[in-house]
Amino acid sequence: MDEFRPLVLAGPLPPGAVLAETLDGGQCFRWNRSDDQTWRGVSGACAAELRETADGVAARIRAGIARDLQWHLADDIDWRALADQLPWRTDAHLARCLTAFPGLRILRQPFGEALLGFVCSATKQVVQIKQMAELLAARFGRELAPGIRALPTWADLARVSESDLRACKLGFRARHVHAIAHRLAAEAGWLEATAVLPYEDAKAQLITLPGVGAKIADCVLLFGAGRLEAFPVDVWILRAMARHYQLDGWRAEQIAHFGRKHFGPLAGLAQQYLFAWERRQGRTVVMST
DNA sequence: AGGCAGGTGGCCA
DNA sequence: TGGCCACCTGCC
Repeated sequence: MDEFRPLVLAGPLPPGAVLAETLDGGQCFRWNRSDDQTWRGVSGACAAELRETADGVAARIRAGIARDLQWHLADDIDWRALADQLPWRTDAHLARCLTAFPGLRILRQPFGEALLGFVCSATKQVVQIKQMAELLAARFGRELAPGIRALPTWADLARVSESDLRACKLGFRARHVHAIAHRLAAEAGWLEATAVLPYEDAKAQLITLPGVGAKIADCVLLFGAGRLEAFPVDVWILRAMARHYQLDGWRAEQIAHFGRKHFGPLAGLAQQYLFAWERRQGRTVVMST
């Protein structure tokens, strides 16, 4: 096992609340705080530790996987410049969100891991999804370092019984994961081929998987394939659009259409800002009651 | 203590 | 099409 070595990131990764929202805001499920300034996370075969310092954010990783971490953190993209391309000049609420979470990023995840994570996400809160991911990794994932395991691949999952999946707190999602694993095992290359299809085609393909509807397909494409035009509509976004865009009573599909038109080719990034804002409001309401 | 949760799919008018 | 409900289970 290689030593852990310090690494300073190329791009500015804003510490504090924005970092927390980026790593633990529900776009991926395997980053956890180990203390006030330190985060530990796993993405693919990349295990890393991030530390908030006076100068910004530094990372500790095994030698040789710096590029993997930079890829996961999407460190080659200027996220502030991207956010600046959103229509905040004519959208006061969006402008407020951008100010509240400057430098928010969409992390890159392996396509298959995003699929697993978001199939597990149906009607679950982030803490519970993270528990499922942790159990799946602990029981069925490859060991990357002592005590650190990757998520199981879909090939790994094809060898796991549905009841063993239920034992990882998946509930009715276990049936979906089980069925998807067997379908992917029967159709070699399907996942890889789907990941590189044009957005609409990829989404149409993903929706044919059991337990995958429009929302989860959009999450998989946004977080697992970098399709920033994907605009996942969940209950939070439904609430946000009703509240701030006077779209009360609109159905999810209508909201998705509105979102892609209104926010444009970076709608998925806008979605992450709206989502972050709404979550913060939600927490505040809970705390004050 | 019990309702509810980053949805989906199937069934009924 | 559109609305309604079951599906699992463990946190807040």
